[in-house]
Amino acid sequence: MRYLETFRLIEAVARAGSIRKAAEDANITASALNRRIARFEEEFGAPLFERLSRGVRLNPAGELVLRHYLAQRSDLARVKSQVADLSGERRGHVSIACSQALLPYFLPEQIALYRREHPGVSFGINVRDREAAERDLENFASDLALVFEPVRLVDFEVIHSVTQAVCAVFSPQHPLASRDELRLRDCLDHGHIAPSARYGVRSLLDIAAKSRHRRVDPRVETESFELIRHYVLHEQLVGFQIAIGLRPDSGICFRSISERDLPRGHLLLGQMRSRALPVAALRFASQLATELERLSESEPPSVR
Amino acid sequence: MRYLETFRLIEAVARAGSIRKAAEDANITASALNRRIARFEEEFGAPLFERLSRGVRLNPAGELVLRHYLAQRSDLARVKSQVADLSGERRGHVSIACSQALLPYFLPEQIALYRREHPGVSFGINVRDREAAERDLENFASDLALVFEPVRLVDFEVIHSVTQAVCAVFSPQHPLASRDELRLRDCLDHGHIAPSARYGVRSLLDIAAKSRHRRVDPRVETESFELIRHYVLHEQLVGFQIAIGLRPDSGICFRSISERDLPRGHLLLGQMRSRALPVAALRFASQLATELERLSESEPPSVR
DNA sequence: CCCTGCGGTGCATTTTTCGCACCAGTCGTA
DNA sequence: TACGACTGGTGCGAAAAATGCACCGCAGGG
Repeated sequence: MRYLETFRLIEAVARAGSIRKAAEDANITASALNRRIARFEEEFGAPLFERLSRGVRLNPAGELVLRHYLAQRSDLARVKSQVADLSGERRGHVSIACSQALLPYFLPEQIALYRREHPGVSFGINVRDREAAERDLENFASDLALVFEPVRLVDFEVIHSVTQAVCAVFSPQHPLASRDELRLRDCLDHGHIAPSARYGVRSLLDIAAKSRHRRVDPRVETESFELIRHYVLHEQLVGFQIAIGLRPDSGICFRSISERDLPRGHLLLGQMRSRALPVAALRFASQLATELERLSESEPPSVR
Repeated sequence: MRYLETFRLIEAVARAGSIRKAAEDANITASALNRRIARFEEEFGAPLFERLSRGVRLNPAGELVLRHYLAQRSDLARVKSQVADLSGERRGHVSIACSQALLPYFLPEQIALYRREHPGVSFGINVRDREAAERDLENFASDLALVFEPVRLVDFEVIHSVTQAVCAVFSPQHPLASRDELRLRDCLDHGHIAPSARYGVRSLLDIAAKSRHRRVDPRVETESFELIRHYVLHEQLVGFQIAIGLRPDSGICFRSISERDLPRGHLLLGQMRSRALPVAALRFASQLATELERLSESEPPSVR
């Protein structure tokens, strides 16, 4: 939409931190861009940028305007998607910010399932830690977020919520593989590999350990749950991950940690608060909610 | 904002039902307007208007686009108001769709009270029956609605709710003026003047009467509650109105109808669902909520 | 000190938009 | 039936807006 060009350029300038850089990226001259912004500021009635000696930066008014633009853009996308829908095309795009645990099984299956019914709908999957996922929603960079134990929850509107047990993962040769019920102390007594503090799994572990005057003290710490799953096959360490990212077939052994020690965490499906989603995102969200519910019902009985 | 010009013109065309008429209103030639719309439709990817032999009319896609524009415009107003607010100007505008009963006392007092604190804030008061008030919210024509017994309540987000008794009004010479408790049958047995069916007061009366196998059968029927209040001084009829629009000083006599016969109705303060209000509207709404609450607490005890 | 990179400005040029004149179609009516 | 009064759509030259180029003043760093 051509009429949003000025906003696009303002966003580019805000990102680049400099009019000249943004102009170069946009293949126009700096003077043109400069004028455009000056005109907009005049019409709007207030400057959007602070002029610094080495560039420009959005002022609070500019932040508000940029935010307004992002909301506009996403709402326009929703309108287009609805129009396409009512002309029978059933096209659209869904972007999801999700935690790593959803990558191996759940999301691929769900997306494939959805696309079998609606081949015109394309998907974008953004892997994010829980804070970045929330930021993605706020910036309208993702339509949906599927996050384990999100932190702030301002502007995060919960669409559906299920609980997930934290599991210990290890190789079949690990001493714990023969154990029946797994207590937290069993895991902490063995050498372990853990995700870094940004992740919900680690945060739950830290809290539970602290209340028992223990510490999570990993031999290996990483951001990648995929690495955790593979590493335990090479060294006898205990890894941690939530149940939805684990299946019995993959050659590794896992068992949920007793809920007496470690409460189940929350896997939340959410969107930007009070935003109207495109039809495709809405339908996919409702499929996800159904499937999450089904999945949590089929689990072994536990505190929900 | 110049970049919204095309949307403004689309709205004008939709209202006028004809490109030429809209062009004349907008002081441009029809050809220019025609091209503008054609360009927009091409860029948007779908036509917005049905071409009829005597003009044009929005198609469903056009309806969606127009609605998007209204939402965008109101959000821009909110942004501007916030920017003005953070630069310390404390300006703004609040538009209210309200029932007639709020006109004589409540709203004037509330607006004056608010404007004493914020002289920069201007007001627009749109008198609407309950259906039109809801339509006003949906079209972003009013920020707030203060309505007695609204009907549909889709897209109507309730900010605050108080109950109101329906009162009978009559001249001090009327036989009922000496009565202590007023039953519905007393009113219906006398000649009465009533608002038309669009209004909440009438609808409550009709329902209560019907369940007692009686009928509201007014000698005079009107849309104007002001006329009702004045008419009862000229002929011995019983009028009806909710309590908030009545004060003891005005030379007419009123008494609430026994709640055994007529349940209290709901006076609702609301806004368009999941819309971000400008700061001024938000503050004024919160003042209204407080005052409505105070007012309903100071009333004689009754079912709430 | 000069050199580089920044935002801002005057002016000619290009792109976009607009106004005028006109066409084709439809509908009501004389 | 024919004609006038509408409608939306189009070709083309004029007006307006946006842009590119060359340049200015300024601040910071080697």
